[in-house]
Amino acid sequence: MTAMTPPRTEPDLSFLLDHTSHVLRTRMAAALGEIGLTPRMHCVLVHALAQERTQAQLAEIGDMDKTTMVVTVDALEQAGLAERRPSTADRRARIIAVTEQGAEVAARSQRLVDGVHEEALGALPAEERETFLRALDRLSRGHLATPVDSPRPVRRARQRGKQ
Amino acid sequence: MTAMTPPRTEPDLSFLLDHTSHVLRTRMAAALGEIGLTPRMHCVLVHALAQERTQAQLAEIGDMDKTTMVVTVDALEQAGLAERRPSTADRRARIIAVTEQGAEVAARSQRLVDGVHEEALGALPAEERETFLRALDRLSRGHLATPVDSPRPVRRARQRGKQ
DNA sequence: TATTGTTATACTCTATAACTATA
DNA sequence: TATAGTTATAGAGTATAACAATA
Repeated sequence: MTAMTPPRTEPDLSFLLDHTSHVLRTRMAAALGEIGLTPRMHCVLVHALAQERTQAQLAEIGDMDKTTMVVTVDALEQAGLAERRPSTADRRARIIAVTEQGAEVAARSQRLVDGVHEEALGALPAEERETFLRALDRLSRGHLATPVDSPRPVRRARQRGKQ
Repeated sequence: MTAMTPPRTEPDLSFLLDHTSHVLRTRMAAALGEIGLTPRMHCVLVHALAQERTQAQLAEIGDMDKTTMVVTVDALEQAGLAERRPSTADRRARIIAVTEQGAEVAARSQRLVDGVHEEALGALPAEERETFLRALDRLSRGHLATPVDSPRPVRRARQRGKQ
């Protein structure tokens, strides 16, 4: 699943970051799964609650494709946590309105997320934790801020006239 | 692509780990791609070079499924970097033998990997770097050592009598 | 003409099942 | 019976293309 294992005893940054982020993701998915949410649903729910936003805006925030957004909002609607409302400003756009139940779930899910994070960071000595977070933040804003776009494989056009 | 963005200004460990590991992975893939390798191919090549190993052993080391291993070894063979040789000890097993060219490529790719890591870590002040790596290592051995197994979706049996 | 959201679908990745040959 | 490697393919996840409504 994670793709690289250190050949040397030297610290392998790729392995360490891949492994820790992967395991944390499984913990997060498991925790949110307890209340029927995926990490994506949580992300959309919380940001839709904080401010009136359209699907496109929420997709931008969560770094999702707009088609992925459609699926995520479908799931939130089916769970009764959010609704699509036509924007009065732009009739093409849909505002994602969080329901009363959705707001309650958002509060619970945010507590779950915070809990998972605190539990992980709690495994570190206090001063180590500070430096760790500062370093991660520095990397994510600096050298590791933007992905390198890899050469993308070709994608053929859809067959016309097919059912 | 990465799935969660912080709703608060508090540090979001999930976001930080996902983001940094994702960006580092794109950099690594781009660097290795320059010499025609994927991270998986690099991993297998280096470990097959270090010691005589079977596909199953290499799959275990790289945390890959044995079917994924087949594809990876196919790619290495087609590139002329490795060969399958029957094991003399167990005629079911195949030793992955690295070719002369493969050994050269492995040396180059390891330098590329080290370079990408050093470049990233070089963005951190020296003492911050030490603590950062120690914390990551502590997490990956401790609290974030093992993935939580999420409830797996059902997989139906293959249809018989199909071509 | 460009953009929002939608549907349909193509593609990648990975894992399961079934199989062959050995053990 | 169990295991190494192989093949075929299922399924999840995600992105592209085309489209309708609107800007």
